[in-house]
Amino acid sequence: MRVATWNINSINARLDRLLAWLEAARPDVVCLQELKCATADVPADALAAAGYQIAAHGEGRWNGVAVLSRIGLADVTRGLEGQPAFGETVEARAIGARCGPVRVWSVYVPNGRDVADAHYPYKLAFLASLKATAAAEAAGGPFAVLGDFNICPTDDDLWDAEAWSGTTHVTGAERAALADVESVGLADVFPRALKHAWPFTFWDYRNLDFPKNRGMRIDLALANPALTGAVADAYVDREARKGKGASDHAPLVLDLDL
DNA sequence: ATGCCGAAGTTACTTCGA
Repeated sequence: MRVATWNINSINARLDRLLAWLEAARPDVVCLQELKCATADVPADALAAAGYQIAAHGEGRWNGVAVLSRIGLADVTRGLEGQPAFGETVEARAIGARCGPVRVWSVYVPNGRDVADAHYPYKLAFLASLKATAAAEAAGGPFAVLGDFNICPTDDDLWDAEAWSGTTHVTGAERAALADVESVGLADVFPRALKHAWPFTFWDYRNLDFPKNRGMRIDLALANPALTGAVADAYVDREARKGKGASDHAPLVLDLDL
């Protein structure tokens, strides 16, 4: 089976792209982030016509996560156990579901903005609640947390570590929080790059970053042994980042012997 | 060629992203 994660950067603005990619790649399960619409506004009918059920947790202008499946969709959970609020709002950043033999969470970890900004400790608190949720589910059958973590696990995971030193996405505290999530028994499934030396998953729209391969590997699949043991292939589909109307993220795809 | 940012809410400009 094929499981993917993709920060779609608006599911409605990107609907034609998404449908074309589903048709071409035929994933069984897709974790989506940055829907940028309310739950009621997801294009469920168009996805159903393409053979996919959707469980969405939307919010409006920002955030929003979903799980698409063509192999069944059950036990949907919206939000993490103990997920912190920002201000008054518990944002739409996590949704869990069971799809056939796998249990997945689709997560959109807060950006953090700046280490001096209130969004930075919020990001770390979100990761702590993610650890608690993952700990409760990691034992047993195939399980993974997939999504946009907004963290480069190592300095190799961004195009210019020196230029980004001291900024969010690369701090020791963020990397330690990510390692803490993994400590419950999850491993970072490292994908193949289809071109260039490293499998970046995000390239900013600005400054020709994609053509110049100024990217970051921030979209991750953290999987338990029952899932990592079934990985036949993993890659970043950078073809989906090309051309007019692309998301600024590319899908991370896992092929599993399940 | 991969090509100089884009989405959404609101209505010409603002906020956000990494």
